[in-house]
Amino acid sequence: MSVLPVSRGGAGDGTAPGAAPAPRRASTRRRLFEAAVVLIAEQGFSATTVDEIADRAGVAKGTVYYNFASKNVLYEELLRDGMDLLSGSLRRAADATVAAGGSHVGALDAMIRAGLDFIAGSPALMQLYVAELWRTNRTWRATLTSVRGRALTVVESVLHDAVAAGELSAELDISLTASALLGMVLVAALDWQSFQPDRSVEDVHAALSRLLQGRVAGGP
Amino acid sequence: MSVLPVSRGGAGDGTAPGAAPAPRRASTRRRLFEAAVVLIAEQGFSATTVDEIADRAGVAKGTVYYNFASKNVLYEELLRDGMDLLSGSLRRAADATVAAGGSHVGALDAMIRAGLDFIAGSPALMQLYVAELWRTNRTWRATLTSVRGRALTVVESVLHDAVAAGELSAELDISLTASALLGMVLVAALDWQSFQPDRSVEDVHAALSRLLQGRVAGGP
DNA sequence: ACTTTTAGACTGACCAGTCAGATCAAAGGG
DNA sequence: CCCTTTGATCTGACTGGTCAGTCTAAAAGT
Repeated sequence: MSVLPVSRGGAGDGTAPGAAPAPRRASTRRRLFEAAVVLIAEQGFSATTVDEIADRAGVAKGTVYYNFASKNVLYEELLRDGMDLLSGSLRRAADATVAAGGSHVGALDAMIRAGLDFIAGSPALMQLYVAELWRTNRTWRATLTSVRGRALTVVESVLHDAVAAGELSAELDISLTASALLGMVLVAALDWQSFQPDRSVEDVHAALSRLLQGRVAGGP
Repeated sequence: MSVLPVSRGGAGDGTAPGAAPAPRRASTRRRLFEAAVVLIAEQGFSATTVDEIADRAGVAKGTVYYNFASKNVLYEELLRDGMDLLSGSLRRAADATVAAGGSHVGALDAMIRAGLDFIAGSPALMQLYVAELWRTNRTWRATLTSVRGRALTVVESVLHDAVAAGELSAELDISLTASALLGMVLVAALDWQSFQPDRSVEDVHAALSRLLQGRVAGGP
């Protein structure tokens, strides 16, 4: 029996440094993530039992603890994993737009679309993110702050470039604006999924885009 | 001993139909609300125990159950109470602006300010609202849908008036825009409180106002 | 006189985390 | 080829603790 079956330090997805690409563990972990994200989004972290997660993933309870040090750790790694996907998706959307010769404002618009698509694809992840983000709770503060920072940085960098290119006013408060934009997309997307699922992505995108481009209260 | 010590039907704040304006109960209920909102915002609903709530309110556990049928009911009434305050505050801000001869877009701006002030005054309530709003969970679905609807209606009515007055384009998707605006304010305010508490309300208001008035990507 | 609060013991259910043993898959050995 | 070994992976009954909700008799408030 090994001393510590799971990742000991910080960043660990299961694959050991120089060893083989990890056998079934990866698959088991993935199934546990998938089960946990849905259940926790539905019921909340505390209300979701480890037994439920194990059941839904089709494994025994012990397996959960073989793969993750605790329920808390499972949640943290889940969060990190998922939010990294979102940040990556936003970044790619922005880069692609700029690479294709689009404006920086166009890149912002592309990020809105990418955000909507992402949330439409896996609303549960975003639900569990916003549900915990502003807790004064110490437990996951570090993890949450870190994933929030990574997503915000992407938006901020695009805003920064846009200002540098003269597309946006230099008076813009980049940090606050990035947070507001992210919030706008987040809430609109979750509201859309929960309360108006009949609307198309295009509708939602158009409404947000209009807001971004100042065609609500300012523009022509 | 009475059959059911607490409100039997739907809307009950403690004052019986024709009786006296309720003795100490009102005060006890208020203290329980105040204790619960802070604890639940910090830790989440499931992680907060009834004993903790009673302790913090300086009341015996039995008193909680004398005043509320269950932990769930306490939470629901808390939510309804608090969100009604927010809706009222938004409505008043809008009405005051229009009454003072301001534009409808000005009313929107005033609502943004009112929302920020409200959240700054009691961030806990809003934390617990967003933490539960998008849960697929059946338990409080009805309550949450209802309080969300009441707040959104206020924003939608102002948007509607603005369109009617020709201040905003008739192509505006009122429902989606209202949801996006509310989300923008909500997230910006919570982010401000949690991650940039050093910023002033004016800064945050200015950033959001700029977004609303199209001076981010569209304006002059 | 009637309502409201107290203090806290108690219960029955539920749950995170543990552990000793079962099972698997891969790499030899014959 | 089939058999054995080895370590990694998985299993599920079990433990110790926690918590919502109940109940009491008496005290306090109005």
